[in-house]
Amino acid sequence: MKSLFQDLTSLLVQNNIRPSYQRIKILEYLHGHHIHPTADDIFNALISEIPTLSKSTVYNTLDLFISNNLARLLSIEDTEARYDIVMNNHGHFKCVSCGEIFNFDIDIENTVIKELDGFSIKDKNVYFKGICAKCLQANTHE
Amino acid sequence: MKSLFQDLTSLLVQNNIRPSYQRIKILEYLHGHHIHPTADDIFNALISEIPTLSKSTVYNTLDLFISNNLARLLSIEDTEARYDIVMNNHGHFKCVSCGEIFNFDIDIENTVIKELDGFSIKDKNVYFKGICAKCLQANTHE
DNA sequence: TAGTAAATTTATAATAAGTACAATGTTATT
DNA sequence: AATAACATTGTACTTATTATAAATTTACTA
Ligand SMILES: [Mn+2]
Ligand SMILES: [Mn+2]
Ligand SMILES: [Zn+2]
Ligand SMILES: [Zn+2]
Repeated sequence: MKSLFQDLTSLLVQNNIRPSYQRIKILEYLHGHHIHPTADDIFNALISEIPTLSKSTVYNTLDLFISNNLARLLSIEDTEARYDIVMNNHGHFKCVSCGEIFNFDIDIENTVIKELDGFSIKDKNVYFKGICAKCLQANTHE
Repeated sequence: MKSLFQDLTSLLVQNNIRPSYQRIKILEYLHGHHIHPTADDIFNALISEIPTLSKSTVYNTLDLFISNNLARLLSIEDTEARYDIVMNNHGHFKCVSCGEIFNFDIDIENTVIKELDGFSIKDKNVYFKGICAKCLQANTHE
């Protein structure tokens, strides 16, 4: 019986990425926290367990994961980069009140855009913004 | 017969925005250049005509336009904010080779997302990335 | 297994977009 | 004309990300 640590190690090796401790821990964090964290979130979550961890390593590792299609970058705001390990296509809703980013299903993969005929599409993102149900309710109780 | 300058002045007045020279010129630029410019693009385009122009004014004015729904912010990259005066819903494709941002029609307005039931959606963005037809052809000639 | 090369991590400095703020200039109101 | 409100400007500041080089770890080889 394999541990998660071992599974993630295999995943890295399969992608020709050396399974360093830092890389496995960052990957493990992304797998365990589908909250679309920032690089800073990841750094702060791991710094107690890896006291020597550098933010450069977090950025380098995330770039590495992205270029190997193990993670994707969300640019829902131009002020902060967020990362998502869930690679199947889905949309994102950011609540401007609480900041949480929600996932939702949307079929954009099979939509044909005739204006983009002859274009090579590598990445499709659907970003919504607004106020989530929880925050809407909280406001009515004011 | 009204001039464009007069039309844009009226548009600002209708939105309770004082039609200062700077504001009209920035609005005029956005109307004349549907290239999804950065704040810096706008500043550089206008600085010769308005030598005293400040980047603060460009940022302030763009924020003002956005909060009055006269323009929208595109966060297709987390590294640069881009602005669009075309307010009807449409998608954006960014060519990672030449950097151009193309518009395309997509009907996202009437799509019901059941996971977002009870959410207040204020803004919908569809961002694609890839390589445009022109750049693809240029590459084959290498 | 010692030595060397390659890869990775780390710390620090540099970059640059955007924001905050106070001073200056302009417009409207009395 | 005096005053208040509004808008613009320049400067300083913040902060996420990138660049760079040194230090560390790992892989490879004699
Ligand atoms: Mn997601
Ligand atoms: Mn557009
Ligand atoms: Zn919320
Ligand atoms: Zn192109």
